[in-house]
Amino acid sequence: MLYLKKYFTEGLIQFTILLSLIGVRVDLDTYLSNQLPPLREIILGPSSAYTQTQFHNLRNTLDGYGIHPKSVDLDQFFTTRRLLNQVRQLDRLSVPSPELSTWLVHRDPETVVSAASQSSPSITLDNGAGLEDVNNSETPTMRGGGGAPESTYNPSGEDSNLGAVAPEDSQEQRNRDGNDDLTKEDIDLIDILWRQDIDLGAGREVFNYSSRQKESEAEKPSPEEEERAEAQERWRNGVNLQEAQPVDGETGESIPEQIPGLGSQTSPSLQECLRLLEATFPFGEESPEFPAPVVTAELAVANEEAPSTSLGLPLTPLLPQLDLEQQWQDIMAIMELQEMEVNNTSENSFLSTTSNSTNTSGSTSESGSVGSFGLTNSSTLIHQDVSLHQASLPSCSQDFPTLFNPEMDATSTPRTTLLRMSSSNSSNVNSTFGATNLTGLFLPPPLNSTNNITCTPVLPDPFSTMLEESMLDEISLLDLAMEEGFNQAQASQLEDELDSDSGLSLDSSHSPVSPSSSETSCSSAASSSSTSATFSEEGAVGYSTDSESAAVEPEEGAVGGYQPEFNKLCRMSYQDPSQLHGLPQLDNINHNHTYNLPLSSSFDEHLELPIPTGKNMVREKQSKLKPQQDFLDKQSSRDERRARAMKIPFSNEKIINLPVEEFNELLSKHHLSEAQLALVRDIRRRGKNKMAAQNCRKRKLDTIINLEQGVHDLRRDKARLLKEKMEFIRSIRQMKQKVQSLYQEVFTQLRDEEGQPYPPSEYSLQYSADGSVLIMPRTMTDQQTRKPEKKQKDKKK
DNA sequence: TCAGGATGTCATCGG
DNA sequence: AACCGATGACATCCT
Repeated sequence: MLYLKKYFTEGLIQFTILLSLIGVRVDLDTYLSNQLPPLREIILGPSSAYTQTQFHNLRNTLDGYGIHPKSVDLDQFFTTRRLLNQVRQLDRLSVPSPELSTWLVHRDPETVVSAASQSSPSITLDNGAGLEDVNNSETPTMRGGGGAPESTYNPSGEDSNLGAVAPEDSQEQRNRDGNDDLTKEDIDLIDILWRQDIDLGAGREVFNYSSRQKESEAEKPSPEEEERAEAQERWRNGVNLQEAQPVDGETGESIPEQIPGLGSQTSPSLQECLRLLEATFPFGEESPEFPAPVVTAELAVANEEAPSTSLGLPLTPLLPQLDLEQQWQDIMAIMELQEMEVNNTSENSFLSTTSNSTNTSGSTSESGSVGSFGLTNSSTLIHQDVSLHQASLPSCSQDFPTLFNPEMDATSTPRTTLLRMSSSNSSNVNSTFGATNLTGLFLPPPLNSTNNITCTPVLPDPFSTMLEESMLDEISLLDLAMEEGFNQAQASQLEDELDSDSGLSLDSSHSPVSPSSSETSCSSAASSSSTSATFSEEGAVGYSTDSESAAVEPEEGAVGGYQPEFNKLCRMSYQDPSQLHGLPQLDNINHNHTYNLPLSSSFDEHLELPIPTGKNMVREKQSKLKPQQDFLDKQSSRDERRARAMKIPFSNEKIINLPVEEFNELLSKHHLSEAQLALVRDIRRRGKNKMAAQNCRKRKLDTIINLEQGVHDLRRDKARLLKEKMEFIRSIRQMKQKVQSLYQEVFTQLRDEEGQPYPPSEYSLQYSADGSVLIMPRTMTDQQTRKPEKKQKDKKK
């Protein structure tokens, strides 16, 4: 019976929304007002207590006193208006996911098969399987199509996959096309399968339709765009299907052994990390049209295209993924380890890895380079990246000796020894270029030793060692890079370039939980709620004037826009508990508290119940009542029951939401006893406080979410800076090598008056400020350089 | 039965 | 002073 009711309800809601989409006036009141109060909340929200209803505005515009709050006309008006407003909001790109979740009503059993849903990004608040979920969404495989998913990762298997996937795609298309023809039995069957999946940890929320999907459906783009959008949609569907759970397309059973893909809506950093994981720990996947996951085996450039182009729209970041921080840390550790490994084994590999970042910009570079961190397990990646690097960067690493200044080589024992030797030879290495502005950045080779001119090649490459240290001490090395001539302009420029990727990445200022985004989309929700004040029959209707709501906005900015999201989350909590499975904080939100449920009976009934004394409500609940009375009591809150018992002649919503003047006026109209007056005031106080508490909790939650998002963003920035630092170090090293080669070339060609070469131990090249190069005895250069150093030290002091 | 989360309620504070 | 919102603390309910 419950199933019947549920399906009827859901179907009704879908039909209603469909009618709203085509502009047909919807009459839900028959269903909303009487027998299915939960349905009302499904559509209108869990409780009007969660919405800051613009009560004053309502009265001003509609003469609320003329229409009883529980009037069917009023409900009809607001219901249709609200639905239409929500429909209109669907074409907003920045509609935050919690708001989208309102459209869970589209969640059909059919959508499971078709996977025609876009998971609400923000719902990915993380969860136990956060990493898997993320992985899922990035893997546009078509497991729902019915094909047996591959269990192993095949970097070079795109072609075969493409061929094998096509039928799956059509299969999926058929499934989607056939959704409308599903019978009740089909729905039940699908639901059963669904439940199995849900029991295995997948939530239904992932099957939500998205506004973008609707948008793509509604816009009817040109054939090419349509085809592309369709492909994107399929891709997204595949993503969502996976994100929900790995489901066998034929049986609908979960495939727990599969490692899902990464969500496209996740942050780039996560994506790249999970790409790394893909490369490191291969897993089966099939990608017919969007090779995003497969791209791991392709060039990094192509790797980026998948998320960006296939998504079509810049996805706003998700709500924080709670466990992802830990996963991120783990991934970073893996990256570091692997990168060190690569550095130790293949210099070219490292260079190619980092060079990708220079060739691409934004998140593409980031993901691309990071994606190739899994080189140890993907030779294909290595070669391709190497070729990429060779095409763009001069080779320099292996053929050329690497020279570092003492600071850089502090961990390199041979280098340190060598430098000490050079220093002992009455010439300071730094003094060689001490007078130049290249000091410190381009340190000359230890030419002072006659035998050391070409000795550097035998030295072990200290770079890898240094990189290891750099990984261990990021900040100090970053500072070191700065000290080595990395000017602020370059850094900022590079910063900007790398920041350009935040369009698709998590940006704290544009996060879904950030004030900006939530304001844009939620303000609409707030405005809609302000005009479509939904009267909760319980009476917990928020009221506020427009000025009040306007005053709330800055506060939203301060706390992260809690107000709109509050509505959304709370609405979600009463729509379908199953959709909250992916949201750990809200997993248990589906309680059946009846406080906010509408009154099913008017006060005219005057049920003669004993006056509850507040503390004995539980006993009162358990007291023997007539079934009808029991039902009514279950439908109403305590205060409603109290009000009924005390024969309060007006509704609780009026008691709670009327302005104080009108509330007093209302009290004066009716001659109430002291007990009644006390009860009315208590009801008002409790009702207001209930809403306040809900707001407060929502604000807390949003604050936590924002903080988590901030932490996530900071981690992402840290990873990005670390990568930048490595690039800088690499470029510095290249420049050093160039300078060294030029220095040696010039120096060896110099001849004195007798035609003899200058001994490097006695002479060195000195760069002057005007750009000329002089050859000077080292004793002189030492004297010259020591003085400026002292002066600089004095200046520093 | 217990734990944990959601929610309601009270007391209190500050605007 | 009254009103109201915010919030900590506690109780209750539910899963």
